Order: sequence, then C-alpha cells, then structure tokens
Amino acid sequence: MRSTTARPANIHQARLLRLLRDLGPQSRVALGDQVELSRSKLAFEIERLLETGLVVPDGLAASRGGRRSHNVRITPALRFLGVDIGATSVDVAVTNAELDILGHQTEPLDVRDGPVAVFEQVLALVGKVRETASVEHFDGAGIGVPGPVRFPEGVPVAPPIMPGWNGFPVREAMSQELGCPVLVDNDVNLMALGEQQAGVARSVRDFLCVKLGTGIGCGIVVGGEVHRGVTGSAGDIGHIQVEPDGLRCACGNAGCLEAYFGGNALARDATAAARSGRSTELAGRLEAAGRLTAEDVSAAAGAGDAVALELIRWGGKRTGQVIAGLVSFFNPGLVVIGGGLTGLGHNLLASIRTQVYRQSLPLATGNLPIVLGELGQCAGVVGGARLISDHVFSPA
Amino acid sequence: MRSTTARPANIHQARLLRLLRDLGPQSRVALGDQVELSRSKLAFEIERLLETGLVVPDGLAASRGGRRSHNVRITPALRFLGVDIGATSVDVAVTNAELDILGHQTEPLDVRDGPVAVFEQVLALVGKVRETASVEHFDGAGIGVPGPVRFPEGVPVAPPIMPGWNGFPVREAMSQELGCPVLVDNDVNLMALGEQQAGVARSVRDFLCVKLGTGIGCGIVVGGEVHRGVTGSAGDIGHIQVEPDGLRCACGNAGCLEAYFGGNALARDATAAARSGRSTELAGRLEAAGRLTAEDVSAAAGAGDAVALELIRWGGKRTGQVIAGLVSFFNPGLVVIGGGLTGLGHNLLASIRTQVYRQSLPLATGNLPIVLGELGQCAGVVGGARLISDHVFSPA
DNA sequence: AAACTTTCTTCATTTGATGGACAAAGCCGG
DNA sequence: CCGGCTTTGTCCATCAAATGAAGAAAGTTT
Repeated sequence: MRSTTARPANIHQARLLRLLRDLGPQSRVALGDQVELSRSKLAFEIERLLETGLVVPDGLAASRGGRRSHNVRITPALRFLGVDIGATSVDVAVTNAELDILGHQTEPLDVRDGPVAVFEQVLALVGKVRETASVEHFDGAGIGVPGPVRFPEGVPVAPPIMPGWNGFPVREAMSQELGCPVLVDNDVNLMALGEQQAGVARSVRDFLCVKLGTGIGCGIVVGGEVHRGVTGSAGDIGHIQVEPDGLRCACGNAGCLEAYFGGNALARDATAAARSGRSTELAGRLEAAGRLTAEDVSAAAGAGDAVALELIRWGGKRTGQVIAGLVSFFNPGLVVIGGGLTGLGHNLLASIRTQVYRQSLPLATGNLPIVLGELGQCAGVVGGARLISDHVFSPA
Repeated sequence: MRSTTARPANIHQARLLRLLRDLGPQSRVALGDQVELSRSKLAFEIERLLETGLVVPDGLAASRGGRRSHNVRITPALRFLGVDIGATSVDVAVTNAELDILGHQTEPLDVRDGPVAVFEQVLALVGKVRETASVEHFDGAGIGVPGPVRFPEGVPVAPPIMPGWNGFPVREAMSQELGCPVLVDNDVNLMALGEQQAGVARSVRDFLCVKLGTGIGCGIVVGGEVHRGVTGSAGDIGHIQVEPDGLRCACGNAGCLEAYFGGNALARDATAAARSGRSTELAGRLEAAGRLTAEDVSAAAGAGDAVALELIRWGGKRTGQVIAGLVSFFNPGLVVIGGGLTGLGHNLLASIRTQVYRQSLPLATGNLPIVLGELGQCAGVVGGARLISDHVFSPA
C-alpha cells in the first residue's frame, strides 16, 4: 500500500506534468519549446519532479544532429480511474498517467436503484477492472453521474432521473472507499472533457458536446474550461421546449425535447408504431424481445423500415431545432454528438445537421463542424480520468 | 495635445488601477486588503504609479485610531469615451477614470445609412459632448454596434441589420479619428459590461443580459468575462425559433423570436391592431403620428388598452420562452433585461418571469433573479468605457 | 580527427518579493 | 500636555526565483 500520491510543488511542475500527459515522453528541450522558462529553470523543475518520483527517465531520444536528449515521462505506475454512471449502464476504466485505457468494463445498471445499490455494483465492477488490469492502488478517480452535481462538494442535486441520489455524498463516499482523490461531475461534462482530451475536440476551446442517450444533455466548454453553471445544472437541454403546448413530458412541462426524442421517447414511439401495425419490422422485434429499445429502431432502420427511419429523422430534427438555438446563442467552434443514440447511424447526424444549418444564423454555422464523438462509449471514462488528473497534476 | 496615455508596467499595477477605478480613492492599506502583496511591494508599485502620473495623491483619510492614511486615486484627468450605436439611435458619453458619466448625448440615427454617414453623425455628437464636458483628449473609447463584431480587429461581420457595415474597419477608423485606443464590440456585450460595472450585475460572475430593442440580443458573461463566440456572434438570440413553421422572419427563416417580438414586430402588430379597429386607442395614436412605435404601445397600455396590454404580454411570453431555454442551458446566476422595450413597463417583465419560472428546470430557476437593468440607456456607454478602461489598465 | 550541433549542468548575477525594524502621525486617558 | 497605544508609511537586509552565459558532455558530419 502506497502512501498518498506526490503532487507538483508549483504551477511550473503542474504545467510540465500536463504536457507530459498530453504529449507523452519528451526531452527537456522539447518541453522548453512549450513553456516560457529558461532551460536552467526547466532542468531544475524536472530534477525536482524526478526526485519526487512523479517523473522518470525514459531513455535516450534519437539524435537531431548533436547530443542525444534524455527523455522523461510521467511515472508509468500512476493509475487513474474513470467511472461513467449512465441511466441504464455503467462504464469503468483504468488509465495510466497518459490517460491510455488499460482496462475497461461495462455492464447494465439501473440508476433508479439508488446510490447504495449502485455503488455496490460499481465497486464490484471496479474490483473486476482492477483485477484484469492488475492495479493495486488508484491515484485518483473521476466519476460521472447522469444528473446535476454541486461540483465543489461532489454531491448530486435534485437529479430528476436519479431518485434517492439527492444530496448523497458521492465524492466523500468514493474517496473513502477507493482511498484516493475523487471528483464527481455530470456525465455530459465528462464526455466533453474526454473528447477534448483524446477525441474530436482536441485544440478546440469553445464547443458543445451533446449527449443523446436515455436523456439528453450538453457539455459546455468555454475557453477550454467546462462551464457548470451556478447550481451545476448547465447543459440540461433535455427540457428545452421544442413545441409550444406540445407533448406532455415527465418533468411536468409540455413540449420538452425529451418528450420527443431520447431513449425513452424513442422506445415509446417505436412501441406505438409496432402496436399500431404501421411497422411490421418493429412489431416483429417487439414480439421477439417483449420491449423495444433504440437498438431495435436502429436495426429496423438498417433493414430499411420506413417508420424507423422516420422516427430517427424526426428525432434528429427536434434535436437539431434545439441545437440550432444553442448555436445561435453560444456560437461554438464545434458541436460534438455523442451518447448511446449515436448508434442510430448516419441518418440521425444528417438530420441534425440539416436542421441546424437551416435554422441557425449563417455567421454562426458558416464554419461549424457538427460531428460524432470519436471516443464513443469511452468518452466518459476518459473524461473522468482527465478531470481527476487535472486535479492531481495541480499544486497541492 | 498630450502624448499617449501611460500604461501600467505590470499586472500588479494593472490590478491596483482597476481597484481604484471600481472602489474610488483608497489608502494604501485598504488596497493591501484587496491584493496579496506585501506592504512594501504595494507601496513600491504605488510609488511607480504616482511617478507615471496614472495615480495622484488624494488627501488624508479620517483616522482609524492611529496615523491618518494618505489616499490615492486614479488621475482625474483621464477621460474615456463610450459610444453606443443602436439601430435607431446613438448614445455618447464621457467618463472619468472611475467611469462616472461626465457628459451624455443622445440622438436618433439610422444605422442603415451606412458607416460613413453614421460616423459623421457620431463624430459630431462626440464633438458636442466633448464641448459640454470640456474634454480635450480621450484616453480610450469603447464603441458598441448593433451586430456581430470580430472583436480582435474591431470589425463588424455580416451584420444583418447593418447593410454596408460588413468589414468596415470601425476600430481603425475611430482610433485614427479620436487619436486614442479604441475597442469595438457588440452593443449587447457592452450593455452586459455596463451592468456588471455599475449596475445590477455587480459581483455576479455568470449572467445573461437580454437586450430588447429594435432587435433582440443577449450578452453572455462567463466567469466574469464576456463570451463572444468563435465568430463574434454569440448572444444572437433574436432568430432562435419560438414557433415551428411560424411567422416569416426578415432573416429568411420562420418562427424566429424577432418575428414575434422586438421593436419592429411590435410596431407591425400595433399598426395591424389599429387598422383592424381592435384598438381605438392605438388607432388614435396612429392617426396622430402616422406610424406607431413601442412608446405608443406603452402609452396605450398605460391608458388601459387591452390590446396593447395583450401585445406586451405575448411578447414577454415569447421572450420568456427563449430565455427559459437559455437558462436551462446556461444556468446563470442572474438574468438582466434591458433595452428600449423595457419602457413597456412591469407587465413585460412579469410576463417574462412567469414564462421562465414555469418552463425552466427548478434547479436552474430556484434562486434566479430576473431583473431590469439599473442603468437604462446608459448601460451601453458605461460598458464601452469599462471595456476600454480594462484595456488601458492592463500592462502595455 | 577536426569542426560543428545539440543537450545538459553549473554558477554568478539579477530581479522580485518579503518581513521586520523603525519613524511618523494620529488617538486617548490621565 | 505627556506618555502609552494604534495605525500608517518607509527603509533595508535578506530570502527566493529566475536568468543568461559559460562550459562540459555527447553526437554527427566531413
């Protein structure tokens, strides 16, 4: 059992650690090109990092026409844990200090079982991943939950789809259990961080990350930093109105986006289409499985079912309506689409794009990529690792 | 003619200048309470500021039981210019370094006359205010225009309501003309800065500032900083859709907020109500003036005209619909309502509030004040002065 | 092997910032 | 009016941070 992980002593060391995390093993000179420090100072700080063990030598680099440089890297012993608790599933992954995934586990879960049962399950899964990746000790964990979080305390607040979680001290409990620093955040924020770290949003400073799953949420990154809002509920776009006096929503209002699209709405509409006989394809699948999910709609669409295709197109259109508004408002440099429903395929993305480009202002959409996330299911766990590594790689 | 204004030599001096700007004359010790500097260092930096003339002695403060302190203040000779060009009017004001308004002029203007004609008029007005406030030289100017701006260059881009302005080098031209540093920004951003500086948003770090005028826009402040978006069009909420397949909008789309509310829509609806005979009150005013404006609607509502009241209520409701979405998305700590249409009175605000509180998530609205701006017509010019003073009070 | 490059280390020096000592200036009670 | 107390302003020795230059170490090229 190791004692608590060493921490950088100052902002320079923190900066260097993050560079080594993002760029991999580097020579001192290469690092010097990234930071505004004299070579002496740089060498000194690296010496300190070597002393604390946070950084280790990593052999010699190829010569560039002179003396070969001694590379350094973050100690490969570091292990971060990323946990992405969704409404219906959980992902757990271990990473090294460079945020490469060393082990990944996923399994179904019902967040409505409440925090105690869920954490029992999560901890079991953590145990499994720990075993397969032969990890003893975590140096930090980033945990995502499908609802608003008071970030500084790491406590969910008034989560609509997570009854029983309100006020549950997730951060404290997990920190105790895992014996390492823990940060808790909304799952969409972690997804955004993941795509920023290792996905499609690298080097973009202002972007939106829309997660289409059981619910619909949006991570907001401003100037490279996640914007969480004053109560931690920023990005909760599932209940933005898309149709005045429209369909009744579970939240009590009418016309919310989630009343029209998202995992729940899609299952509802698909089931209705199957029952009404409008889609024999879906009816067959309903017969077979007892209930329909987004995967059934996806498969039906793939099989050419017109109703399923129409459901996807309309869902994309409704989503596009909301995103169009957000794009006009926020003027991002990129919109990332992720979450379970991206399994619905290209039709969904095309439909979203069409609606956004049609409806937002030309200046805001002129050079606006709307793309699928690169990391898929891993975005959340990578984001979790990124979140806690930012924390661990900051002065104590 | 003075040479160019001195600038602070480092961030400490910049910090001190901004403190003196916001807090007024202060003693060294009082300043020391606000910054994390030793008394020696603080005294040293103030000495430097005194030497450059940016700061001057300001007499003795009352004793607090010991030696009386020597106050200092920013040199009262400094003069900032704030210019707020709206679609139909322009405001010009001179301030001192503490951003108190020393002179204010306003007059009607048609931004569609194009940049050359408009600037002729603006410069004439600047001349007038310069005369009445007996100012010779400006130390900086902040200029707001009613459309998106590429902020670093100070150039309007693709402004829908400002034909002929696209690419016009406002910053460069005005800097030349005025002989001082100039920054150009969207008018709603200046309004937000104004309310943050001297209005209702003091000490709020995340807020929205919705401007209801001829058009409708929204200033976004994140972490105390204005968010302008990647192309400078952030906050352009006038063309967010409030009604799918709704009224045709001038922008080419359908169902935009500005098709339902804003100065133009209101005048249109009021005229229609007058012509159709639904409102004799409005008909009378139309007869008298030849055309109707927001003021007529306001007056009619004040006189108890039911149709006018209804127009206001519906406008507020439409606006509230959009704001509700933004609140869910952005989770601000405050929403400020400003702009010419706030003259419509309390009914408008009440209507907006009702809609937002009804439609946004409880967590986001739970403790969310929605209030009128404090500065009214002056918000823009104060924001302009604030913008440029931030620039002047930053290291060269 | 000589000349040139690139990398790493050392060190004297400069610059930045601190905190303590003390003087100046005010209050208050006797 | 005088001595004790408090607050403010200034001075200065000292500590800490960062730098740039010099030179040693380790390669490559000709």
